[in-house]
Amino acid sequence: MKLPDTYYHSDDVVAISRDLLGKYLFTCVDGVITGGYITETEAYKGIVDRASHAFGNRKTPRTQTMFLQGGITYVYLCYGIHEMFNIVTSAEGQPHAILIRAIEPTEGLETMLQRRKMEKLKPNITSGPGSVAKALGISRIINAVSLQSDTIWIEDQGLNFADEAVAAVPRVGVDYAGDDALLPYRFYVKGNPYVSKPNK
DNA sequence: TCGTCGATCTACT
DNA sequence: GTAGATCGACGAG
Repeated sequence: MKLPDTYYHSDDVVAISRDLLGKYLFTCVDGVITGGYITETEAYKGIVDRASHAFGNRKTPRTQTMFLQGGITYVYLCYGIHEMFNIVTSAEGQPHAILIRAIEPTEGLETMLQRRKMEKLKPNITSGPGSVAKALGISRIINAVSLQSDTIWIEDQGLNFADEAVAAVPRVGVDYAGDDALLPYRFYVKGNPYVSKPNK
């Protein structure tokens, strides 16, 4: 059921980002399985993408994970508060990554509510990259971890979305990236309530 | 070494 | 609508 390691070895991050919509993402943290299917992603295309941390072949302790071979996680801290969960793709030395911005929760609802300190289920429990990571219990401990592991993995359960049901639009929060901010590297399922805000 | 700003979210006004 | 939280990377000095 898990997507094979080779799935992540393709060099076409944008295609994988689109394909990941409808795939199921699960984590097993503190002995509890939580997860759901992916409703929103963003592609970050390696060293030629101004919006990527790895732009210009920039290697730091934080970004080195992205330079490893595809099929692992890249988790980093943003604004000093939020953990962001990414999937590294392509071959070693090609720092391509996919940010998971939203999922529709299906497993471990109770645990996710607790982690988010919420009483009732609302769409914003897992809409937005910071929220997804928190609900799934993802932290920087889960960095550079294989997606073949039993801590975090992705499954194909046969759910697919037609092209008409998918929107491809510019990415969020990357105005600083100049022309690259205009690239349609953000994909989401149209009309799904579990999609982050700048959706309209 | 310091100051600025970021792939954000929440809680107020 | 907008301030605040607050870490890592970067560029200026």
